[in-house]
Amino acid sequence: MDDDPVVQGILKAITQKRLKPGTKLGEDALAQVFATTRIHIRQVLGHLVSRHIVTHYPNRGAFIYRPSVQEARDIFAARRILETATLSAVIDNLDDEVRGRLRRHIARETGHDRNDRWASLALTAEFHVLIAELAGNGVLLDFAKELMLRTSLAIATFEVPGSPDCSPDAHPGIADLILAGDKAGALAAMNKHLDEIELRLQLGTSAPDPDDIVAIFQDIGVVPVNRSAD
Amino acid sequence: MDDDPVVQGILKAITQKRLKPGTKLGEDALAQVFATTRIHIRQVLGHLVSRHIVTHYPNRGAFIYRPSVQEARDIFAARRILETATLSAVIDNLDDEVRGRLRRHIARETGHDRNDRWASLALTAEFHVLIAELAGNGVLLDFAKELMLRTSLAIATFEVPGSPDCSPDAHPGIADLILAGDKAGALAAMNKHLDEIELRLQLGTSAPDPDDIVAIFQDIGVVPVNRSAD
DNA sequence: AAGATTAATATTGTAGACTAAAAAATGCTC
DNA sequence: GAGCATTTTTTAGTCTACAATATTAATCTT
Repeated sequence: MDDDPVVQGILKAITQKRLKPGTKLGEDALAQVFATTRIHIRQVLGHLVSRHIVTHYPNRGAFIYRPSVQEARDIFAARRILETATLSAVIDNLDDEVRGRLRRHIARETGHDRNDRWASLALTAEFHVLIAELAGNGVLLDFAKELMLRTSLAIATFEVPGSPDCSPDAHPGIADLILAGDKAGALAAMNKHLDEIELRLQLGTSAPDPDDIVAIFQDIGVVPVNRSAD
Repeated sequence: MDDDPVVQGILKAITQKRLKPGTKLGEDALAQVFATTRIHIRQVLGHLVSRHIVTHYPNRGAFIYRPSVQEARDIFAARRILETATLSAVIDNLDDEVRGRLRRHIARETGHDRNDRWASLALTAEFHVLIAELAGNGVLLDFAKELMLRTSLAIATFEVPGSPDCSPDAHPGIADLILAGDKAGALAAMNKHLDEIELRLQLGTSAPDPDDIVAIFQDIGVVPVNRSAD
């Protein structure tokens, strides 16, 4: 199910922030887009619901999940725990293959076209998944993948509009510390990196309600006008 | 979906080891047992597949998942990481409500009928879930629940037959250390507890293949005989 | 003209029937 | 009687049609 092209397409669109939280995933629409049947789409949506990527409202349909403020905080807390653990394991198990894969990823990340925002988003997420992969624990890898997706949803929900994306310079620094075997330094750098990402979000305020467009526009200074004054 | 009675029934049966890994979950059979439709059962099975509790073989059906040796080890490694973290958080956030819930659980666990093996199994699993619950992180709680279920599958797959279940005395000891605010002691006790559980399993050998009954019987000393010698 | 009520439309949910595939059972051959 | 092929039966997968619900549009009332 995870290698299903429809699932992969939706997940990729989420990590690249093409699909935003609250977006409706109509069954017929998806079936047409991916040239498949409604039954298939239904199975895919069920799978994504089970993975906390999509919410389902009975008789209304499936929507990209919108985390609450509390949940966003929980996701970052969980990431700190898991990523320090996996990072620690990676440094303990450093060998040539691990080093190679890490260096190759960093090369891709630094060498790619910075203007391609979508490729950037995918690559930065891949770095964190790679750490979990190199730790060699399949269970933790699954958790890490889920957390990365839910992080994407949290960021898309709470990021201040126009703020820059995840700083692209943090990953090479962390990778260097890993390759140097500096566990304490790498862990500190990773925690700082996660702090930076979380601090960019507006987690102090309550989650904006997607349906309440009045509140959204009020937030950016637009006030409803009396049209009779035109 | 998680509060669906069919899902709960199957999960409960797994934690109580009534449903063993490899058991076939026929659609029609389940529909009859739970007095529901095949469509409903199909959704439930899809959900359980997404949660790594059930495997699905195309055109053959759904079966209770049977973890590999490696996966069993990964599950325990993941539990050590997650449970030390949640336990740590619980001790940091000790208040009267937390203390009360912990004491109440221990009272239930020590006071129940020891002869009711099924209730025992459910209660010991509940202890670990309770720790995650008291940590106050919903994401980690979900992970913990999944890990407990997968642990049940690992134990059911690899436990040496006839070995005693999870020692019932460990939980009160850990609870006492938590209530005393002794973080280092509690963490050590929890790790020791997890070690004991894992060591009870036969993870040194390869996963027994359910279909290969010859190997199973060879393991317990039965050798195929030449019937012509009768 | 604004609001409420009702009708129309679209979308999701479900049931039944049908197709396809695998397991079991039977019968056949040696 | 053992091994193999074939048929039968069972079980999963899919398609079509219909029912239920929500959303949108239209109409009516105040």
